[in-house]
Amino acid sequence: MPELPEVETTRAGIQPHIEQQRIQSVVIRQPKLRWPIPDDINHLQGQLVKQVTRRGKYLLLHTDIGTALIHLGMSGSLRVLSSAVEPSKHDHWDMMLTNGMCLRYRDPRRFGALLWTTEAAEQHERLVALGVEPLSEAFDGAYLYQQARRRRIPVKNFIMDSRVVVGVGNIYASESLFMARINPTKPADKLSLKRYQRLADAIKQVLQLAIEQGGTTLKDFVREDGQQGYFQVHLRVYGREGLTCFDCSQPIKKIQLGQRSSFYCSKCQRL
DNA sequence: ATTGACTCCTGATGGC
DNA sequence: TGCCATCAGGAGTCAA
Repeated sequence: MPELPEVETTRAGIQPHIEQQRIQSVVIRQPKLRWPIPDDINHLQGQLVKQVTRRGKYLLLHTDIGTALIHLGMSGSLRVLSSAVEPSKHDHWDMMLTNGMCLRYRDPRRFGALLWTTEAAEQHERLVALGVEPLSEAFDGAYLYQQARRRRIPVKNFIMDSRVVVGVGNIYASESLFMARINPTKPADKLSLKRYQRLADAIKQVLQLAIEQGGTTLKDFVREDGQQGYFQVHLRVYGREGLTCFDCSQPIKKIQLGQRSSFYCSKCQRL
């Protein structure tokens, strides 16, 4: 589920419940995630969470002595709820707070992660090589164009490369390319600066809109049933194989690019 | 240096 | 109803 908008929505959702709260204990029921949860995660015990931030699709819980890194993978989600609520099957860990609440992590596929670092978080090996934030000023057409030199991979794969730009997942890659009218198969180094300016703008717009939508449906995290699916209303190509393009009525095509499904309109996205 | 295939894991869905 | 194949929002790792 999580691409950048959902991770950001999750961050904004848990922040008011977690910041300035003290962690009483960390309860781990299933340590086997993307990487094993390290033993030193227990350093969190007794710590005050100073700040909840995001870098790419990682959530960071900052304390005085170190930072917890949380990744949601493909199927992870976080929720704040009363510690009295019984965990269910895929609830792999809890951070119990001293106020009786807990931050609970659920992840059926276990592609997510929980890590601990005492370095400056940005220097952690999982974060240090990450590309720019798509909603930052550093991300623009000129940046994309420069990064695309000598990259022959399809432009869709290129914008999904987290060393280039973080947070553009499979859904929003297709959606952004549709908005920019760019064919997803086009080799990255074959696009003009002008096209990259349009693409960078589209990525910003699509992500920003999705964050705003997420903000309305995932507002209240102090509930067991925080529902998702906020973005679906706005999808113009993703998951719409064979359905008609909203702009030109041509059927939407589905192809494989880098082992991922990609959707586009062959008439609107000529290149 | 760059790429493409493979990998981890469970659940939902659809065909028979 | 069951059984099997296919696919899913991520991204690290490896071989070529």
